Amino acid sequence: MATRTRRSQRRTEALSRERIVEAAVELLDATGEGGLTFRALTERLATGPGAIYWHVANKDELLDAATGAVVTAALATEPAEPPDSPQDRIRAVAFGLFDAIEDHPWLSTQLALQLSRNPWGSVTPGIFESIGQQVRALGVPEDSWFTATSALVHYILGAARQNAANTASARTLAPGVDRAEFLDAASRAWQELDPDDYPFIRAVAAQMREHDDREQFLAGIDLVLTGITALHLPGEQGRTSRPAT
Amino acid sequence: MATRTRRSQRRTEALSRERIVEAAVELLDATGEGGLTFRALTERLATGPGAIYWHVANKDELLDAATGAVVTAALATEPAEPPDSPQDRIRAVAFGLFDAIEDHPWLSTQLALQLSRNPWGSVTPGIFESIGQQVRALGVPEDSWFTATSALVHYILGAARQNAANTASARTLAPGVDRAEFLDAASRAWQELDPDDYPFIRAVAAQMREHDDREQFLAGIDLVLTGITALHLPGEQGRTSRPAT
DNA sequence: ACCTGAACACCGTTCAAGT
DNA sequence: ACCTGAACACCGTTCAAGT
Repeated sequence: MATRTRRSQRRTEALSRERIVEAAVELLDATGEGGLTFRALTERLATGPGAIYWHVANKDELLDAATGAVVTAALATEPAEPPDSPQDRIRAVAFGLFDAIEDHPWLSTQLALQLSRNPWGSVTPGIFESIGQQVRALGVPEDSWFTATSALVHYILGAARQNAANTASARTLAPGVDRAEFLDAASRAWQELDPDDYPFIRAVAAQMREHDDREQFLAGIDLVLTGITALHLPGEQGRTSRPAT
Repeated sequence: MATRTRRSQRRTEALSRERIVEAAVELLDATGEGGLTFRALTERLATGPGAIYWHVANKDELLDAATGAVVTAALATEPAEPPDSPQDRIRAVAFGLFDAIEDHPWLSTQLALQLSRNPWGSVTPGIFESIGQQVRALGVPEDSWFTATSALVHYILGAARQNAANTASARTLAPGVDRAEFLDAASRAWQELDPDDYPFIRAVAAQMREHDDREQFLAGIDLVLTGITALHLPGEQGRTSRPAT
């Protein structure tokens, strides 16, 4: 937590849209969704609200810009071991987003809001583009590009959101409690659901307790990749498989 | 728009949690996310805020209850032609949610928020349960239930949200503009993106203009179903196929 | 062109008081 | 037990005024 304490001292750098967005991200990371207010932002930047409105139209635009900055950084990060197939490149993009959403829990909500509010703004196309290019590289026929890319993107964002929510719930429940303890408690809670109404959830609860979340996430991606391969590339069934872990 | 105008006249029925949730849904449908305020709600119910707080803890709980009511109704609706395979039952549940989200655009945002805020509340388990039961009925091995169900649920909610966002954007852009005109305009906008940064989106833009959204949605579900079948039911490749439309 | 900061309209929530 | 409605703290946004 080595945040530079520039609290109420005079600002030295001139204000800029970049500085404002940077401060918004820091504030969101430190205090969550509810912590980003123009009051908190003006204090952190040592200005008045009018100064912020000179650079940014309103709060929604600021949130979109913060979301865009973090997603762009996540998509630009090079993976540790360079992927050498479209499948591996898709997995790399997916884990980049997965990690970004875990590091910035507010991101999953904002991505969902932006997909609803302004689906073809700037952030979502970036994600569709980087996945879609690999779908194309797989050799999927053109009239299936949209379906295949949508299936991948929606799975990635949905599963990453659910994972972040689990991590966040663990933290909120009790600061000392870690992820494993939380999943344990949650798993017990599901097993106490009415067996007549929730037979499936009860049955699946046991698995949840001991699952590895990154492995689970990867299994889902491979499931969708298998669907794409089987449906659109009938000759290459075996290509999706990875060495067993 | 034949809403009963009970505006400021004296309330006859006693207040109840049910009446409040019903009014909240009506208000959300009529005026959108921003339209649901305690002020508007008290006027519609001819009471004071304290009366509402007697039945409901706070606004988040009210939104969760409204979301739950609509989702429960959607899941309980019987499909027109009774499905006779797990695949068809999954498609029926998916279209129930698709239609509910299209009828209540605020629903997609609320589902996303609830998945982030309180992932194992009451609404999400209901959706997981109804999909999961059919995944089990497919014969998927138990250790893949969670992966397969997650992939389906995340695709369904993500694609339905995107569809609702397209419809909503069309309405917001201009009341007279319909979906087709909006997609046309959006498609043109994508084709003007920088070809170096967005080659895929540009290429896919043309398809978007003439796609049928329900067919597109179905294609994605079948893609995931194919993945489930190919990965977990190696003996039954052919079972997923439907008669060509 | 860029910034200041008081002021405005509106929001969720509380609570003493009523029935 | 259930409801009333004034009051509170806080929010996003505006705007006349300064430099």
